[in-house]
Amino acid sequence: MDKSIFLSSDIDIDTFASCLKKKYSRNSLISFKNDWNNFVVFCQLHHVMALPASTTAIRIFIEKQAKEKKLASIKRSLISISHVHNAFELKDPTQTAQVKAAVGKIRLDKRDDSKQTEGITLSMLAELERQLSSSVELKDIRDLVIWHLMFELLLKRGELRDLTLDDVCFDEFGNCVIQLQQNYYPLSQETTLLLNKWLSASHLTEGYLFRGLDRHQNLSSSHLNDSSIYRIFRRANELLNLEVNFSGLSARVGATKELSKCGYTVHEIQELGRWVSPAMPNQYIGNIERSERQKDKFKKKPE
DNA sequence: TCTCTGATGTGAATAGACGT
DNA sequence: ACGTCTATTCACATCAGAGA
Repeated sequence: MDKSIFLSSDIDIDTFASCLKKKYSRNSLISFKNDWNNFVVFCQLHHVMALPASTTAIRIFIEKQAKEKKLASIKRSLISISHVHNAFELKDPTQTAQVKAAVGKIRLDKRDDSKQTEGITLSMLAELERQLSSSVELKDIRDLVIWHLMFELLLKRGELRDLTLDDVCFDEFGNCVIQLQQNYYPLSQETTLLLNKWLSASHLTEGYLFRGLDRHQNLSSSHLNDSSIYRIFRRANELLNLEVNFSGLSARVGATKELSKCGYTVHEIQELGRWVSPAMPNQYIGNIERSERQKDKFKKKPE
């Protein structure tokens, strides 16, 4: 592949992907491409070469970005630039002392620029139920199950989106069990009731469990859009009249905290929430010390 | 058929997850 | 802690049905 096409600031995703050494998910590719395009535009503006790029060009680029963007974005920019250089067997200009020093400085300046999701609590769930439980609007019925289900199963947004009717099983006594990654999670009576209400009101018989709804209560045939799930949580915010902002992870974060209050150990919560390491649940619980120690296990010992 | 409106979809920025 | 990859957030564009 000719590297000159990488000097255009408008390279498309497929071309970009075909040059990289490894397979990446679509979201990653979109980001890589976008980062690279930004860098090329910067280089054109300053009349310097983008590929291979000089260490100094990169240093100035990230220092400029740091004025507007967050640390996470800058880190990813560097990774994207590095990938393109690797693709053409060029020396990676991001792995130099000069760039590392610049990143270190930005890291210090921006130490606390990331914020953590607000958790939804049991009492908030109860209040939402109080407000909506008698509603016959399809949207109200749907959202109420979603809040409860995500809280009870510590669902990530994507996990909720991908649930199908096949993942929902009832036994002869009407108890409900949800299948997630080969595991079965029983539902509480309360949530089972809400789920049944949704199933009968929506008349769904197959396919995705939750769907988009237009304002005339028409069900969409495809799954709930990621953004829609986010909005469902923002809706909870509005109904509860809270200052804080919920997001798609709020149920997961809130449930983690409630479980911990009820005496569940971090290990148990980790398993319930399908985390690979206990670091995240620790962080949500606010057990900073233990969370740090978990991460410290891999920290290099000082000489 | 047009317009209104409230939803969904898209894409860039940022946060989370996980390996080491 | 830090590097890397992926998922989530959020502003904006776009869509589509109901009523005029």
